[in-house]
Amino acid sequence: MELSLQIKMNEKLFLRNPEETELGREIILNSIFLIHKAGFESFTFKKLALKIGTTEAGIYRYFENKHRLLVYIVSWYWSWLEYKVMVHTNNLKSPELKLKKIIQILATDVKDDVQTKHVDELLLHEIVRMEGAKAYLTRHVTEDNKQRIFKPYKDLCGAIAVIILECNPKYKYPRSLSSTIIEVAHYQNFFMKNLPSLTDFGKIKDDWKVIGFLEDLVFASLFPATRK
Amino acid sequence: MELSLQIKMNEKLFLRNPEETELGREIILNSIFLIHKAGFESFTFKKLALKIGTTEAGIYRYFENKHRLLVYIVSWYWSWLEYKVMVHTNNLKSPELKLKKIIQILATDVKDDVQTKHVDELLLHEIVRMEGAKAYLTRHVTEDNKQRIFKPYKDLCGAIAVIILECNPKYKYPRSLSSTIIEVAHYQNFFMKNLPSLTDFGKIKDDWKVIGFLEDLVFASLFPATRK
DNA sequence: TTTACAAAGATAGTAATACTATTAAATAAA
DNA sequence: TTTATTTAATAGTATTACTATCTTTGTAAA
Repeated sequence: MELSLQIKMNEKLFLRNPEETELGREIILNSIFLIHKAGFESFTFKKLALKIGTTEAGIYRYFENKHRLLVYIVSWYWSWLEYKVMVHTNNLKSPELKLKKIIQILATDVKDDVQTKHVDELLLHEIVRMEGAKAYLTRHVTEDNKQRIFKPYKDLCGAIAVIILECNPKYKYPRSLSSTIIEVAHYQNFFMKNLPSLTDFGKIKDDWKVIGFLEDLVFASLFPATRK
Repeated sequence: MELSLQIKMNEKLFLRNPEETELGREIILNSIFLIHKAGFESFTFKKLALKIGTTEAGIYRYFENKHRLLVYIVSWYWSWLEYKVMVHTNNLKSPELKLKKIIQILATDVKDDVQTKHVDELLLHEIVRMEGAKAYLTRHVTEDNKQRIFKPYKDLCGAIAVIILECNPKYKYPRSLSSTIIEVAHYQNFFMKNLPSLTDFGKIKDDWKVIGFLEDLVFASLFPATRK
């Protein structure tokens, strides 16, 4: 039996569903490639069009603008990651083990185990680390949010919060801790690689250092010393 | 006696020192105003020039491009904040109290106590919360970093790390915890106001909620329960 | 007092970006 | 077959992010 993961995306994110046509799938595949290669700022629809042999207008038929395309691929990533987290944790008994596994998934590079056809998850993971915050760091967050385009991120955050509460039902900040784990995993890794003096991991560049820090942080908070 | 805070900025950040001329000071003042009002993406040198009655070329004599100007004002903020942290903590005895004070300073809105002439620190604080990460989330971080333009951020991070070690000399991640405090303070506040379901603070929008979360997180990590 | 020289202002120009509009070709429904 | 409708191709525009050049003005050393 052949399984293939199909992620249903929010329809507000696109003008035409890119998963349904060859050109659409090329747009996703190559935008990931180009953004990964040169960064979101230097990414343009013109360059993308050139790369896949279509025109700018061709791409505008699928996406309103390049920010929406970024939100699309970032959201896709969060959905994919939630699925991946589910797959890797539901055979684990204790919530502590689940949480450790989640931290590990968030903080290490992707080994391409949950396969999809037209998306390179490894590149996408690196894109999200560097460009992910730009999806919501805009003046139009509020309107974007009303269109529910950040739902995948929130869903992942909610799913982790549930496990946090299983670890300690009395813990007061499950959602904030959850979003903190996600964000810290990404930017400590970014700092480690690019601004190492903001971390304690020097030039070692070992994902497991970030994992160590995060586990320390999270489990100390969930199982605190009995001081007032 | 009149005191005025003069912050020496890295000379790589500008072509001509904006603090030294009237036009330069107008550039800083009004770029803060405009970026605060409409966001960094929609900010252009043309709009800025129009606002202060000069031309684009006039501004290009001071800053190479708008990203450098962003880094300039963000760096200025970090330097200012390090000074402010110093002022507010050196009368405190215990490092725990110092750390609490620092968290408070980072997570609350600025009350304009450490005065400067041509910078509105309140606006600047809000800019850094939303746009600060864009200073380093670029493809040219590495080259930028070689020019030491992120030094103020690192210095602040270093200063907090020292206090963290005073709290617990055995703590293994002083720098990562330090950068985490800074980042979490900003984006939990951003989430609280813009994407509240990523936090536990609902629509309450109370800075003290973020402070509570951060204190819990930090002190649990620094004084953990004795489990291995 | 002249010279000089740096800062600011004015004007123009360019390549690239982020789009929009129009028209033509292909395909599907009636 | 005719007629819609979708899809593609071409062209065009306003704005952005610059660069270049030339003139004026204040200021300060010779």
